Amino acid sequence: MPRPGKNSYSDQKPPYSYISLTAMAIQSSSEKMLPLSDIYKFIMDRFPYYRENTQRWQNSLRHNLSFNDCFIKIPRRPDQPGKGSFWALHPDCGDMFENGSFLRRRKRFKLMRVEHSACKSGPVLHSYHSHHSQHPLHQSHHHPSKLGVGHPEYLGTMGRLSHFQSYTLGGGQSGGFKHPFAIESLIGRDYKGVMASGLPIASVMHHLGYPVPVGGMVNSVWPHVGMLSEPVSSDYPPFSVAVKGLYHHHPGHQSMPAVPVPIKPTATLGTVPSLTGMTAGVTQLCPRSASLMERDATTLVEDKSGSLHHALLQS
DNA sequence: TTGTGTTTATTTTGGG
DNA sequence: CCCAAAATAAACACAA
Repeated sequence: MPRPGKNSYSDQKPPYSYISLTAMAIQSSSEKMLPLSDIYKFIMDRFPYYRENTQRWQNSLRHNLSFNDCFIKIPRRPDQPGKGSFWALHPDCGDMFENGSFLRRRKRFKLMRVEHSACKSGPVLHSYHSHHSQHPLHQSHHHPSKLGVGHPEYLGTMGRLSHFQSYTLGGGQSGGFKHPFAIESLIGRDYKGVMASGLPIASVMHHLGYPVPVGGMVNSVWPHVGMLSEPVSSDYPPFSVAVKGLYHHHPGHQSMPAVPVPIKPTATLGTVPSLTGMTAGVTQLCPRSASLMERDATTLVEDKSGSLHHALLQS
């Protein structure tokens, strides 16, 4: 190594944006969700660069979590210790780094927010599917915050993991792990509604008793996932595929997965007794979504402030 | 009080 | 060079 003193790039800024770092951290977890503190930890463990100026970058990181719709917050179950919520990736954010750059996304992933009070006048919603009934908002209080922010933003189609694959070590999960959400195919379109509930698909499925593909859900597609910088004394090493955190078996009984059931603040439940499976679960979380779920592709979403909205991904 | 979250404003930077 | 994405700052609300 033609590098004398400093044995590595360790003190240089990693070629990842906060968004990619965060996504990386989240994806590395078996549940696909992490509390803020663990995201910090993940980053610090792997990137020495971030062991300094913590105040600065952590503030930025938090800003990113709140600001970017690709991150969703999932409340802890009351019986789970710790502060703050869990953070997960929005199911529809797909592969945000298809372009091959972890520094910049092609386009931002933003959800269209519908103004509660003024949406009736049919805001122009480019969606990949026409209609979507305007539900009169009810009950839930709304926050003025992010409403009306109609950024032209990306997405709609699931990213395909293209590029990342190359970072994965051949062996391991031969199946080639795409995106955790690829699993959507396993449950059909209902996933959208489910996702709207804020639950990571893996968790939902596990929770509902669906078999969660081991290996598939575990591996990471990120270069640094599963790799600690500490032990490796140097450079950005080639990637290592330390698949960790095996998915705990689901020997039937195992009550709750280590997954918190999102209890939406606004979800004054709608006691719909007969729905089954996913639908039922979602229904409990957000009554209104149940009916909408039936409708084709309307993406139901909840905004960062907790209220539920129909949301369409702009393109 | 600290750790979390949100939000607004401003500046920097990656890429076309 | 231009634009949008990302980074940085900072004010402020909130809960444990």
